Amino acid sequence: MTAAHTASAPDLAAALLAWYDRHARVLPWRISPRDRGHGRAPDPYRVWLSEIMLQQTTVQAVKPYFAAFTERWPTVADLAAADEADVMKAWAGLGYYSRARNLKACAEAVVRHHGGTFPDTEEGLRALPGIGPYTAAAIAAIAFDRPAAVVDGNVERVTSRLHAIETPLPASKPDIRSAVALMVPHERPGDFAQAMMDLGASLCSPRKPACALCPWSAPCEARRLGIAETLPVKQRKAAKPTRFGLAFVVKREDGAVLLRRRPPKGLLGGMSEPPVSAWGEDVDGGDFTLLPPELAAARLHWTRVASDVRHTFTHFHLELAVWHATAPMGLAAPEGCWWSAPAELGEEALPTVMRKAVEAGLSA
DNA sequence: CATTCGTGGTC
DNA sequence: TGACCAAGAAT
Repeated sequence: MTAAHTASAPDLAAALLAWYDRHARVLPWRISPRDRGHGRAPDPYRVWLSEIMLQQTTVQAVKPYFAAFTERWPTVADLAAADEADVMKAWAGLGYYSRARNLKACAEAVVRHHGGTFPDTEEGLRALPGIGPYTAAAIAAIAFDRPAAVVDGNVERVTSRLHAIETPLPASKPDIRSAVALMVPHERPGDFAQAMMDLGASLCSPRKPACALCPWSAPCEARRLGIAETLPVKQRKAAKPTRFGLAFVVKREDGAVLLRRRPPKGLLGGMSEPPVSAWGEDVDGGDFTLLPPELAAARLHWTRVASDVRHTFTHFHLELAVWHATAPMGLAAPEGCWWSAPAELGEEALPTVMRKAVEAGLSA
């Protein structure tokens, strides 16, 4: 029997909720605990939208995107009726672009199969595109106040420490989920879920946890053992290889830039880009045999930009040699490409790495 | 269970 | 600079 078990689940939940009442973060998609106590209910659409955006993404990065999306598409019906290309453009820069495609598909499913109202159970939510175990539980708890076990990275860390779970992730996930399920209160389960995540995001941080300020300082087994900073245990990830490629930035005399669309699935799926070569670990940035054939036909005068574009993805580094050329007004956009005028360029669905490449090419 | 999928901040 | 990390899902 560990020390954490000496505190009853209701006592743990009560202590955390009392802390949350005083220290809850103020967030655009959140109903603060005081307001919620006065009957204000969260909008499931906004809860869902925020949860999708927050998958593996920081609050700071999400805020401007959440504001833009809710301004432009105030309801799930508005989003369902939107053009997918516009959604991809609005998502550009946020990363994990399959989320944007699934976002649109989910909105359509809610309108078509659920009358424009989100399901209020984990099972119903889980069946929708882009909604996995975490997000289904989070929406059920936060939007519908259902006693779901909400387990994200924060909760994994907090719970691993509370019970001093030394089994490495992800093998410890079942134990963590069970421990959380035992603590979820029937009163205010939505606030409890958000409180767990706030605790992990503020006090129970990965490094240098502020145990002195923590509402669970007394029952925390890892703190008692002096191993809080070492938990949770995770396997080290493999080193990232470096891949190389060429980017070809063509600027027309009026400033328009030649773009094309990436394939719908895979890396940066469905997003826009300047023509680029295939990438590989043995690609030479000066190898013009990699110039896409539709561009080779244009017979342009190419100049290499002084510095390469460097970018790091989840599992590899990329170094792009950037080549620049100026095209006459009469040059037609090759098959599958289009000219993007300067006024439109800022709104194109350019991922960050491709925006870097375009900027490098235009600065030449 | 392991891999693929972005980006920006932090130490 | 490199490695880790952030309200994970899909395959």
